[in-house]
Amino acid sequence: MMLRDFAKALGLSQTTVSRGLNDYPEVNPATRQRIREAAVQLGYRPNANARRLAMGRASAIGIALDLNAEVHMSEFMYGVGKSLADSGMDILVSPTETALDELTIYRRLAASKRVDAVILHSPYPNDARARLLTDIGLPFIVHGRAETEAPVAWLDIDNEGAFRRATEHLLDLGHKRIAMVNGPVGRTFAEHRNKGYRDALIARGLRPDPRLTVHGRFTDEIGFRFAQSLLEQKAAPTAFLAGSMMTSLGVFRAIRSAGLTLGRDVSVIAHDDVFPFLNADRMVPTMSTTRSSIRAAGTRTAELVMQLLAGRPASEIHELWPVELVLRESTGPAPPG
Amino acid sequence: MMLRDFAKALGLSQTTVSRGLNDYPEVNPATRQRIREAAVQLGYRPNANARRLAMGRASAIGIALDLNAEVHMSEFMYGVGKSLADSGMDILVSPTETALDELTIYRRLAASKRVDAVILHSPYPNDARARLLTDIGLPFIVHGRAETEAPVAWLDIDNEGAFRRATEHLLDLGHKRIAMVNGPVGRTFAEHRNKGYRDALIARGLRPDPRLTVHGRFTDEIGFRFAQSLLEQKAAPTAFLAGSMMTSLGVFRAIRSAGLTLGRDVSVIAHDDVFPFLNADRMVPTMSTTRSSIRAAGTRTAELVMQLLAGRPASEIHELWPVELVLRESTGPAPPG
DNA sequence: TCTGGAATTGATAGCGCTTTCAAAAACTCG
DNA sequence: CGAGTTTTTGAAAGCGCTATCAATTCCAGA
Repeated sequence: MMLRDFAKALGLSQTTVSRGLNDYPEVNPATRQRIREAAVQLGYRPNANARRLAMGRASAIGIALDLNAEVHMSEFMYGVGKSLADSGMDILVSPTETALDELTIYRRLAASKRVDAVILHSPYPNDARARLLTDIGLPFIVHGRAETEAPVAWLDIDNEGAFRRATEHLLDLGHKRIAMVNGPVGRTFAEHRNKGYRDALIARGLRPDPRLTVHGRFTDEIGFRFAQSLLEQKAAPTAFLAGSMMTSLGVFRAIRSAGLTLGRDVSVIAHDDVFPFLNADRMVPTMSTTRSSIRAAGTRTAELVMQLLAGRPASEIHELWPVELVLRESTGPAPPG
Repeated sequence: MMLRDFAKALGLSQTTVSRGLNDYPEVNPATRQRIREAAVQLGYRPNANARRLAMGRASAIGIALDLNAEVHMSEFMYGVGKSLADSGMDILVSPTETALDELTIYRRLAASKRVDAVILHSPYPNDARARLLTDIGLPFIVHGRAETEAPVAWLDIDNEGAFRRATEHLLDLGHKRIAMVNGPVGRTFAEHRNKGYRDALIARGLRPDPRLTVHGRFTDEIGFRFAQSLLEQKAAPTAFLAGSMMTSLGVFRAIRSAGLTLGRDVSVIAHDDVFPFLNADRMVPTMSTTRSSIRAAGTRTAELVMQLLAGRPASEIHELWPVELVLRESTGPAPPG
């Protein structure tokens, strides 16, 4: 069934039916009602591609699925999708391995007009992808923060504040040697976290020890290896900050396998993106976290994309979300001595 | 730049250029070469939506992103995307919460001709979604197995065989009480795993104890709770099968927090979908697993979708992948007594 | 009853491709 | 060298919508 048939069945012109379905104000309310009901009744839905061509819009937004951040991406995408579900916007996913890949992908998407906008993830402070998108005029919003010459729309969480507070809290508990399992080096969020961590230490007159920080992907393994090697040294840290629940699991194991007790001998605060499969407050012991829902961020980002497409200037679209510090059992006073 | 301009720039008709780019045989090889180069040179790419409309194909396949299986889905999607990247096919992702949701989504996708096919996940033996898709004539391929009246294309891993072998191996090691953290009840793969597990026990004259099995989502928590409650009983199991690495992490923790040693007091075999962030052979101790790459499955599934769309009958598209049993340190002989 | 403006509805021209059908060009070979 | 093929290229008609502009209907006010 297509518009022609559907209109004929209703005894109306295609024009009126199209307008009726697309909320044009000039169509008689009674007529619109009739059209609406008939559409449901007869199961008519406009051909998306014809619509896209006629309107010159792709009605889709693109997301690059980065091999290194899949877990986060699916949760984020879920949030995006929930928000876009009723708007007729599609989510188009393209896998990438490298940042270079990603540039090519964006070029393609733009040239073939497959998406109206894209969402950029885990940016670098001065991000080549952001520059490219600006150059080719493909609207985008950054999940995280990037600073190019042209204004960039972004939504980010307060990574710096989160890690500052977490560090301060550990310092308050008497911890002096605090280790940090950070994210991949160079990414804005990792730098921000680093800054929060260092600033907190310095504010208390402590000098950050580079040996107490590691950068890398959010894998269980990296947390384990790092924590294990530190814990077997004489001046072992008494507390850890972990950039993700994933790395914190590794830290957990290292603590246990060193014969230490989590929350007593060693404290841990992890950043929690609120994954459905890994619940900080149901672990044993329960986990102290800096918490911010990545899914909620996805939902909001999608809304911002719509605003961007509706004409709101990118320079006005900036949202910095606070991050909760949730204290549970994995943190405790520094052990004496 | 659009076809008209591009063709004009080349001094050719739109027809010839279109044919040149789409590998029509009748175009002069020299001309095709020239068109190809100019396209790269001038950065011309056909408008995807015009193309779709003209060809009557959506050039996209749909994937429902299930809240309960996100982690698996992103990895799978990555595989799909890798395989589809050069075919011009897009991946369209829609989030779902419930199976009901999913029916609505498929109806929409079909009616608005947004996708040429969809990939169905974690099916039930007689799956309502599969029936719907058959009814509305939207081609699909099942990742897993479903048995509807109409023939269904599927790609599945040998869950039954995998769990039978894993169970047999534990039995060989002398384990008598083997617990199992299975997936959500009712899903085909969970049933298959159950069958493999039970058959292995029965073949050795053991009666499966229902108290030793739990069904649920693949969360860390479920593994922990289940293992913990079992381990504190007198006739505690000496071995666990875990349906995913996620649940196995929970089982690990429970074993440790019970003061037992993994691989000595208690053995564990987990199913490993080969996630980039969780590596069975780098854990400590290293993890014995039934292993099958979900990403590879995605890649192959995408190929099969293309075959299906090319006209290969669904009844011919069935692939059952063997699953490796990889023995590492988390399994050992049953403790005496 | 008639008129003019507001409220509705229609006819039709694209949107940027692919593809059918026809035409032109390039070969074959007697 | 020209008729008959075979290659190669073009003109133009859709694909199924939206949107412009024109036509119709409706209704208040004179």
